[in-house]
Amino acid sequence: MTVSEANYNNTDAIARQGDEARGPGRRLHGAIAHKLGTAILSGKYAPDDILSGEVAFAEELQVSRSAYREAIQVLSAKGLVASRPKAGTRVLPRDRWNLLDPEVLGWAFSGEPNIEFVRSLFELRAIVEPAAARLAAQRRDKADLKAMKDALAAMRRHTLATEAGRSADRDFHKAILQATRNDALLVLSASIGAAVNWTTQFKQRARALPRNPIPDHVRVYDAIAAGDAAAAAEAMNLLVDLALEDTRSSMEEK
Amino acid sequence: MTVSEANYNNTDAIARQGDEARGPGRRLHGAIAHKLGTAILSGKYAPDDILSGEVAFAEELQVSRSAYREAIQVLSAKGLVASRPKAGTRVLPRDRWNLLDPEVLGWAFSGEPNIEFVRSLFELRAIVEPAAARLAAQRRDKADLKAMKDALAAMRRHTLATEAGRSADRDFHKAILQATRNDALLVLSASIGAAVNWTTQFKQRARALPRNPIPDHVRVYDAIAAGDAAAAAEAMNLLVDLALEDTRSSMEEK
DNA sequence: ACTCCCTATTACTCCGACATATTATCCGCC
DNA sequence: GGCGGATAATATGTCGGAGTAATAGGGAGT
Repeated sequence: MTVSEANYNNTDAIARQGDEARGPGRRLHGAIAHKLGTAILSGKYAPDDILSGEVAFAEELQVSRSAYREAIQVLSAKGLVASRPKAGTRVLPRDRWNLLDPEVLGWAFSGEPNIEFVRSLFELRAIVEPAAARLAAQRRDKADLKAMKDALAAMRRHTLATEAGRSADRDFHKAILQATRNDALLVLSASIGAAVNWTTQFKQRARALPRNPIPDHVRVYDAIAAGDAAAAAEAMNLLVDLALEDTRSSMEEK
Repeated sequence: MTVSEANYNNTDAIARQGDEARGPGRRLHGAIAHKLGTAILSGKYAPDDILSGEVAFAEELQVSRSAYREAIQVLSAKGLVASRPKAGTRVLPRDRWNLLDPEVLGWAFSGEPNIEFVRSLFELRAIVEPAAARLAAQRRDKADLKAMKDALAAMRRHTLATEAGRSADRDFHKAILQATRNDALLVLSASIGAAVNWTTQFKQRARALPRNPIPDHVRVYDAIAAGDAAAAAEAMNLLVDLALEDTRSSMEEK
């Protein structure tokens, strides 16, 4: 078998194993990173564990060392692992993980999400989003309000059972954060949005939508449109509380 | 010149250019990532710009394509760039950047930091840290209090002019976030800690320490130790406000 | 028991070739 | 003349192997 024939035959091995390993537009090293990332997040590799050497592991995965190394660089950039010559590649302690990275968050939710971690995320939402709504009420302009209104309309049209509906939900929250004129808050939107998306899917999985989420969102919108900072914060606080309640009950029932 | 002789001669080219490009423990691809990362954060490459091709750019930097590619994977993992076959590697829009990543934060502050962005970060601190202090006051145990006390003592000993002192400052804030028993908040500690560190250095650079930060910190500690949630939040709020004031004035004077 | 050095192991870097995906072009067709 | 699908060009993606540098961990020496 010549080199040319050997090339890329191995991609099949990765492509067919598991859920979303490899598709068009998804690179091989990305698939490896996904595979290892979920393995680490799920606890298959515990902190301080040492991964097998490059050559051995790459061979086991049936990919070249380049692809494997690039995947490790990705994990390293997200704080999941660190590698040094002679010492090997070891999984870092959990507090070094960049859990707010959208991709890492996705890996965390691709298995059975830790219920304690979900609680943490909602607690963070309960801190950040009401404050963001307060700022948004003070700083929003017409374009911001239009974006929120459009997102609300789309939510009504599609419901949270569809991907389009969940996307509209994210857009609504993102529009609020955008109205705060705060880059740091906006970045959290990507993370929180991803988390909301995962937990929303969880709610749907467990049982039919138990409660219409539209009124909560409308209350927030109205307060922001009216420029009432205190009411906006209060309304958003309620929204997050209700969402947490729904998620908690659906996870416990399961 | 044989292959062996050619290898690694090129590292000198990177090693000697600039401040913290390459040292022991710092890998080549890390240096490249640092270089490109700061270039992007400083605006040298604007969003939607397309970087020169791998071969050309790698040659320009005098590194191999592998090292360059691994650097790009890092940047890609942090949401700064994305590359597709034939289309090239392009800088992503700013709202895709993972600005809360500690490394990205460092790149943002390695040049002239955008004053608007600094304001955003302090606004985020003003939202998160008082809430964290409130939770910490409710959930802290003896070990948490000891960690805070030790950090305070170290701050007193070294002052913020030294790296040891700034490290103690970070430890203090980290201990508070740790006491919240919230993983998501804890992750922010790395980001916020980095931000605090950079801005503190800025304050020092501009002029001698204008104000003794210890009393502010002690107030926070006392409230947390007493389990007084409201007072803890209030004290932390004040601390962040004062820090912002110091930073703002020192940046404007400069 | 402690420090220093030395060696073996491991990641790091380089190289050159080939595969693949996407874009741009061009041609034929309507 | 405009439009759609084959086609070619090009940059990224993947591969395998060879050589280099850094460091952990043990061994020699004090």
